[in-house]
Amino acid sequence: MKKVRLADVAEVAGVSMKTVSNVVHDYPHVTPEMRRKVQQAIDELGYKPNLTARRLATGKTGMIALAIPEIDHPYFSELSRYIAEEASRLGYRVIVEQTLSNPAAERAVLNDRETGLVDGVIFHPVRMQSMEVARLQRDVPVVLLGESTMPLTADHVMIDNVVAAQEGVRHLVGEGRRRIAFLGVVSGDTTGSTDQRLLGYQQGLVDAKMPLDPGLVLSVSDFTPEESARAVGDALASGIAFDGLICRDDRFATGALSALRQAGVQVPRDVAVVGWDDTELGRWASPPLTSIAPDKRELAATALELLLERIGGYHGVGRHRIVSHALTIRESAPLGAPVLQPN
Amino acid sequence: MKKVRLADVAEVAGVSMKTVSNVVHDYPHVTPEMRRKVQQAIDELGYKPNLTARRLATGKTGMIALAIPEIDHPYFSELSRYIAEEASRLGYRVIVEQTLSNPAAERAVLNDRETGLVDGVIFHPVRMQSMEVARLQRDVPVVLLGESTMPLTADHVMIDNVVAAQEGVRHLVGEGRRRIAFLGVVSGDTTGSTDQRLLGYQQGLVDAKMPLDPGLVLSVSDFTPEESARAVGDALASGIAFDGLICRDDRFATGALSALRQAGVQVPRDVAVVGWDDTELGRWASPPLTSIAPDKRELAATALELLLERIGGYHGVGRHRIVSHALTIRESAPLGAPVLQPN
DNA sequence: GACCGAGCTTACAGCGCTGTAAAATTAGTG
DNA sequence: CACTAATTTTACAGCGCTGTAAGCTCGGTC
Repeated sequence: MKKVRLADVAEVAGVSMKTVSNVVHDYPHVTPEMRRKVQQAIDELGYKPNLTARRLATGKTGMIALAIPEIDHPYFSELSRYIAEEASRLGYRVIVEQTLSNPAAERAVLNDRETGLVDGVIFHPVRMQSMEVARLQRDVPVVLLGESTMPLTADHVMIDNVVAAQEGVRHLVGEGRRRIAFLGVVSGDTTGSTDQRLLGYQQGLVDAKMPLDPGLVLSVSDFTPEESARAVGDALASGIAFDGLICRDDRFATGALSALRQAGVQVPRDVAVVGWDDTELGRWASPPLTSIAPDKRELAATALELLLERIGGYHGVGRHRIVSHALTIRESAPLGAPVLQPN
Repeated sequence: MKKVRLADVAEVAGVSMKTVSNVVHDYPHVTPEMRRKVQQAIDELGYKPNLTARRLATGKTGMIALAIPEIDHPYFSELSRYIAEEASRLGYRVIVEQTLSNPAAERAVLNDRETGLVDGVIFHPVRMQSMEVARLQRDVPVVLLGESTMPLTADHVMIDNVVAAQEGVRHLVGEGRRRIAFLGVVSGDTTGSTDQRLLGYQQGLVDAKMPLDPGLVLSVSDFTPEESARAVGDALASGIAFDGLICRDDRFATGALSALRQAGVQVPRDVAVVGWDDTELGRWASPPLTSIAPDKRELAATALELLLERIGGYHGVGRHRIVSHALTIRESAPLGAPVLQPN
């Protein structure tokens, strides 16, 4: 089966290549008869346009890259899904780029465009610093995700982490919790996500006129549930007492649940747990996690909207968009749960 | 910042385009002096090759498509990760194509190649029938994943589901379970995965000289944990008794755990549960799931190996490769657990 | 010192499509 | 029916790169 080219169709239909091209693209100024003749030749030969050639001619690839640390992290895989769906609706296809939090891989992301692979990039950086993004980004259309401090040259979409964390604390306080811990400070984490969430946590305590106890801020040595479980286990073993726990993300919360269970601590009776990201992992944890839920659909739609504007030629200063979030209440920190020591 | 072309570099370096191209590609027969001169021009101008043009000239895209039903299903997101990593090692990039189990989307997958988008396709079909794959596939290099009955024209990678299910049953029997149920028949599921797993389950019971009770085969109305939970809840409510449960996948198992907990049934004491796919979701379920673990790394590596052979020109008959699996033992069906009624 | 072959380098024709501008056709007008 | 305006169709030059085949160098050989 030989490759069928536009020229072949043109020859069979007895018209010029450009007319065939016009038919393929549903260009309006084509007489019905022409259209019929050409369409017949297309069907007969089974013509499929060669996208690579089209791209070379137009300079548009119809693709965008989504660069995330790990595709199998529940938050990112769910986000990928929404971005892929939205992109597809807008006529774009998505290349998923796994950076594995590797600085070199992150830098490479911004090269994809220069190299003609994609029209734009949606990028959730983990290691890359603001300055570096600014330096490398130049004229590549980029929309950044996540909470790093971002350069003014790129667009940026995020939720209000500080407010969200405050809401989480307020919920726990409202349920009578008095010693609320924060889980998830990771050394070497340069993203700022954790910082903002921690900040909101502290602000929430201040709002509730509760003391800040540095001992209630728990560190984890790596971004895995295993390490999270270890951190919580260690804290319990060393006698740190808390009745509420806000976690940096659902994976950490999952590890925490495991450690609490191991230690015979009941959730939510003894400790109420709030996760972050509202992923399937948390939805089916035991007990199911109350979680701060970024509106992932809105996040995806907003990111694509901004990116397409940039691809379309917008060159203005970077825009910052806050998308909405909610607190999804489940059993790990329910409403109206009995508390051991209400006061 | 204007686009820098090969020709620009050639001009600055005072050599031909082809020589620049040779330097870019590390072609061996280039004198050191030439190479230096050209490299300097490349650095000076910041030249980046245009991949689209390269593709048009060579006919190779350096991309493969991975077509899966849902990117945020834990099994598929984990598999995607390994495929992306392995592909990257081999110099390929991956386009993840979400079919959402949509027949039209599945058919479109096989067009990607014809359209010059990718060099080959790794495809996990859900709706598409064997015959249809054979008809559409023609000369597109395709490697199929999953357990559908597959045409002889395409390569195929899977684990031995029948044997794996038998092993799951044997494990439960060895732990003293006597009424073992199977969860996960979904009406309209044409993939054959479930069939094979069910077959292995039945074979396992026969091996153990245990009766086959059709009432112990539980149907689920959709591929979600929610529906799985409902199915198990209904079964319990209608008085179906079982002390062991093999689930079609970890998501179903997760839903089952939830329903069992809801009903006050203890796992593993009252019912031992075995999942399938060994995903993070099951790893952090409560209790953590014993699960049949396909070797996803090997699966990814094998699929890519076969695909690259086809891309490289192999046109032989379809090959079937079985990759290894194991039974990962965790608390939901541990070794040496106390059983209510040992006999 | 003319000749040979191996090693380098070059010119140029595509790869398949689209944008542009010009050519051909049709419709409209007095 | 000639003439202009509007519409449809065409020819062709790129898009940026690579493969091919031919051309050039240069050290070695008799």
